[in-house]
Parts: sequence; C-alpha cells; structure tokens
Amino acid sequence: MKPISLKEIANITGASPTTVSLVLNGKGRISEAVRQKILQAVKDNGYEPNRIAISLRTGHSNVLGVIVDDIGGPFFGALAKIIEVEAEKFGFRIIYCSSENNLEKARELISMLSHQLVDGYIIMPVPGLQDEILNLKANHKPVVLIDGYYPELDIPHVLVDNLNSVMQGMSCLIEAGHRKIGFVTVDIDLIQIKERLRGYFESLKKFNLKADDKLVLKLPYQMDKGKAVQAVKDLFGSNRDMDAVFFSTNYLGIIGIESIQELGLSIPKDIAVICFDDLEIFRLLPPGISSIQQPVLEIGRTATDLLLAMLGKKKNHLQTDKITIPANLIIRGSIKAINVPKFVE
Amino acid sequence: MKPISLKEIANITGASPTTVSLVLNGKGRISEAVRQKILQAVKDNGYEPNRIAISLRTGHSNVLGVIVDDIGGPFFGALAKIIEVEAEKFGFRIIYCSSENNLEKARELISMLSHQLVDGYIIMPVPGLQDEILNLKANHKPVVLIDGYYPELDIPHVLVDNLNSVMQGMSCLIEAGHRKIGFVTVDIDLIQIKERLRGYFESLKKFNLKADDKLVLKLPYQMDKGKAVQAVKDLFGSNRDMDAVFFSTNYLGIIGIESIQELGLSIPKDIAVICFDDLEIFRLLPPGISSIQQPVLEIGRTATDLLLAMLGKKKNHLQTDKITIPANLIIRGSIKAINVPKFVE
DNA sequence: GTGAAAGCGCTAACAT
DNA sequence: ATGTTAGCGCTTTCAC
Repeated sequence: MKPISLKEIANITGASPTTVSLVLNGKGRISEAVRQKILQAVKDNGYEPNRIAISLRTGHSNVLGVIVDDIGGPFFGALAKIIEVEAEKFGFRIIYCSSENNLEKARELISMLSHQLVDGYIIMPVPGLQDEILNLKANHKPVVLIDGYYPELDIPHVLVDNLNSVMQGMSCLIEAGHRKIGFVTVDIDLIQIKERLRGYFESLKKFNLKADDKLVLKLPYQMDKGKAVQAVKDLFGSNRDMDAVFFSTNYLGIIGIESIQELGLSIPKDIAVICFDDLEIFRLLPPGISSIQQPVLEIGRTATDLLLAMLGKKKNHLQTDKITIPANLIIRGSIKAINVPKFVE
Repeated sequence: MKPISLKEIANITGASPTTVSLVLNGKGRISEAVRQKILQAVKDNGYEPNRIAISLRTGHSNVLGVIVDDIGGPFFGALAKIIEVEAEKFGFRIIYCSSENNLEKARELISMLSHQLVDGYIIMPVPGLQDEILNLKANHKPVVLIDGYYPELDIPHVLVDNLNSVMQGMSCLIEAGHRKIGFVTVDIDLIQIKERLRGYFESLKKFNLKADDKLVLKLPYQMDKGKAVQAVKDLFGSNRDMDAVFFSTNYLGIIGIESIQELGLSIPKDIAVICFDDLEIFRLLPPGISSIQQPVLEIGRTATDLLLAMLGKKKNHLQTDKITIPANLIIRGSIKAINVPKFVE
C-alpha cells in the first residue's frame, strides 16, 4: 500500500496538480470551494507530502545537520533537546552525527550531509576542519560553530566564556587559601581547551603565584582510562604539596575522582577539587564536586536561533555572530577555606 | 556554485547518463576504457551523487529511523553508537528521534519518518503505539522494537531479560539476609517495567517471603524530581524496618540516593540498595551501588542486525526474532551480609 | 482562478 | 557494451 500522491489528490478532486500544490502551500488565489474540496480529500485519504520529492524539486530539505564530538556524551544530551525544540518551531528537522573529534570522520559527515541537501549546520569544531567549513560558507550553506571556533576564521559561533570562567574557578580556589594548584587537561588542539589552560596561567599571574609546569598534566586525547587514572595518580605522587586540582573537562574530573579514591585522599581535606563542565554525579558525590556549569541550553538555543536567522527564517536580535556566554560557578563541598593568610605565598 | 550532476559527468565524458550510473553503481558490463574515463571525471569534478534524487527514484533512502524515549538519556548514548557502527557497515544512515514516551509525539515521528522514506525502524515502545507499528508492518516497513515490546503483537524485539535479572538481584539481597525489601518503580504501562515488578513478587514467593504492598512505591511517570525524592523519603519514614530497596530504573536510583542522603541513612548499614540499569555514578559513589547492567551494546547490535536482515542486507543467524538477553549483575558495596540466619522469616 | 508542461537528479526498462 | 526514454512526486513558470 503505497502512500497517496499529490497527483492522485488532483485526480480525486478533479483539480490539477498545480491547484492542489497551491492549496497545500497556501499560495495563489484559489476559490474557497475548490480549496475545501481539496483539503477534505487530503484529510480523507491521509495524504502527506513526500518530503524527498519536495527536497529534490526545491533544493532544500528543512533539515539541519548537527555534528558533535560524541552523540553519547553528556553535553550532547541537553543540547540535542533544545536544538530540536527551537528548530521545530520553524519546521526544521535535525540529523545528529558524531565526529569523535576525528577529522576524516567529520569530513565524510559534512560531505554526506551536503548531499542529503541539509540546509544548515551546527558544528562542534574538529582540528583541521577549517577548509570544509569555508567550503560550506562559499556554497552559501550557513554554519554555526558551538563549544569552540577557529580563531583565524570568520564563522559565527556560540560558546561558553572559557577563559573567564576558569579564572573565576581559580579565584575561588586561591581565595580559599590554595596555592599549589594542579591543572589536568587534555592534549588536543581545540581553542576552548587552550583557553582553559590560559585561564589557569592568567589566574596564577593575577594573584602573583608562581606557575609550575610540574603541576600541569596534559593527557593525550582518548587515552585509555586506566592509564589516565594512573597518570593523575602520578601527578599527585610527585607533588605531595599540591592542595587543589582543576580538571579541565568533566570526563577528566571523573578520572581524577577515581585517582583520588584509589589514593585514599580525602576531599577537600587533602585536596580541593573543581572541574570544568558540570555532571549530575558531581552533585551527588560527597562532599559534592565544585564545577563550572556550561550554559548548554543557552548555547544550543542561541546557536539554533543564529542559524535560523542566517536561513532567513527568523529575525536576528543579536548584535554579533561571535557569542560567548558566561558560565555558572557551582561551589560544592570540594572547596573549603584552609585558613591560610590570604594572598601570601 | 551548485554541485555537479551525473548528467554533466555524462556530457563531459561523452557517455550517456545510463553508462555513468552503471559505472557508479558497479552494475552492467562497461568497457574498462569508458569506466576509467568516467571515474576520472568523477574524481576531477568532485562529483557526489545526490541522495535525494536516488531516494526519490528508487523509493528507498538507506536511512533507518530510531525512536527512543529520550535522546539525551544514558541508555541512548551507548545505543546510538553501536547502532550507527552496525548500520554503517551496510551503508545505512540513522535519524534519531525522542518520543519522550508521548504517544502523540511518537505518532508524528513515525508519520514524519515514513514520508522521509525511511527504510526501517528501531523503536522503543510507547504505550498505545500498537496501531502505528502494525501499520508499518502492513506497509512492509521492517520494525524492530528494543527495550520492550507489545505482548499482543507479533513484532520482532530485542530486550534484556527483565524478569530473571530482577530475580537475580533479589536473590542476592535475600541471600545477604534482607527480608524487608522495598521496591520503587514507575507507573507507566510498559512491559519491561511490569516485568521488573513481577520479578520482585516472584522472588518473594520463591523465598517464601510475605509480600507487603506498603513496601512497593509506584511513582507517577515524569513526576517532579523534588516530589519524587520526598515520596521515597516517605516510603522510608513509614517503613522503619525496611532493610533493603530495589529501584527499578536508574533515574529512580538517583532519586533514591538523594533521598537516602537527605535522610542521613548509611548504605549498606541502614539500608542495602540495588538498582536496575547501571550508571557510571553507581560505581563511583561510595560504597558503590549494586546494579543490574543492561547489555546495551548487545541489544543495539542485535536489533540492528535483525533489522538489516529483514531488509535483506544481511544473513540472519538467529533462530527467532523475539530476543531476550541476560543482564549483568554487578554487586558493589551497597549490599552486605547482615548475619541473619538464612531463609528464615 | 486554474491548468499544461517542464524539470529537479537519478535509475531502470527497453532498445540497439 | 551503451544509449533512449520515461518517470519517481513535487513545484514553478507561463499560459489561458
């Protein structure tokens, strides 16, 4: 039982395909009588337009492509929902894809999406993808980057204010009396990650604390979890006087907590902890892990609105298309004043 | 700059569109000379076939539709990846959608997907969706249900063995000496949830323990979290002698842990805990929350393979298309023997 | 206000 | 071994 086509509706009602199309799309000036007849036939027969045919004919699909690093990750979960809600208001559907931060995969994804006639893109940057992004732009396909951007490219983007939110978190640690603050991050060429590290060093400078490279651990991207836990344990082992640690991503936070648990250290007595990008577990895990919560909803909504505006579907109320959004600092039990005179090294 | 079409490749090479199509699809018998020339032109011009046109012409899209309750949830994360990996081997793309366990939404999703010419479906059942599923089957659109099924319908499905894995978990609690075991579940008409509750009662029967309805708490679906926490606290309050509790879903487990934390109870001293459907947090949260881990990967892989087999893309090695997969019982610190003579009420 | 005809890019009969 | 033709379901001139 094949679905019924527009042409058949035309036959049934004695109208021409043109007229039916016009009625369906609310275009043209069709007499009310004919209009009603067609609408009735559509209803009676459960007619639904074939989107594929529409896409082929019109050249656009009302579909947006969303490429994130990990479709199974916690950042994506919240993001997906809000993007979908916003896009749906304007009749857009979403195709989600994971790049796994892999350049080849990301390239294939873009190629695939473009041949599905995707109308616009929300993309989490992958190192090296600049050319493909520029190419989309050259072909007048709107792109909005989220979570990061390419400093050398003039492409709209929406992300959290990485630098300042790290500095806020650092201030909090330092004001609580911590001086030997470790920083665990990942070795990947993404601006957001680099900005977080910069925030760490800027904070030390601001408070006149000496930076010590031994306190900074850069784990290789996608390192085996067991090895990563060991590496963090080693960091603790060789820096016994370290009294606080900043994890630059939530999965590093998890690895860090496992390390701390295995070492039998107590939070915050032995070590204060703060982590970039909140997770439910941070709230539940005694004594509560402090974190920098990304405004995921706002990022998703802003990015979608920006894209819709670029597609001419929506008025753009924003002044710029390079947007950073402040994060939310959540202080939990993992940071505690340790009664040391303030700002004295 | 529009992408180049097959016809243009034909013009460039002086071949006919048919020949180009044949070469592209590795069909027919084309002379090596022509073949090479066409392939070269394809490469030189960066030609890529327009999937939309192919779909319209052939009537299928090489796209599978996946409808789950919550695209942001933890079950989905692991599932999505494996489905994608399996499907990709056979050149299929995936469109993911959230039903939010809402019948209307699920209906719209199916309608939408079918007009996108989706070739097959993996669907997490929503109460009341039977007719739409049967309709797909009537239209020869293959469907595989995951995580649940409709007992009255003959539709292929893949899910964890809910009954037996709950009974295993219960045995573990009972053998550890617990007699007053609470069961917190959700009031939704899904077979998997009902089977879990049945597992609870069957276990009590098996061990000759008296069932007590006061120990069973059915929370309304999508109840406000704060209220749910309060309800669980009330359960504890009015059953002071309850010495263990079984949460029938992972999000109920989280709610339960919050309740327990707020009441200041100690796990497992005051109360033993086990939860259906593992979460990373259960491993990290001292003393470790015992859980029944769903074989998500295996469910996803099996379901996808089944669907691909139904599409004729893959040999089916399975005996049946109604598959239950055993779960993995993970005992952590939340269950501990409490030195009571065994199996004496 | 309505219809005829062309065509989006591709594939599949059916020639030759 | 390769080309001609028709048509998937729809929209869009352009005519009347």
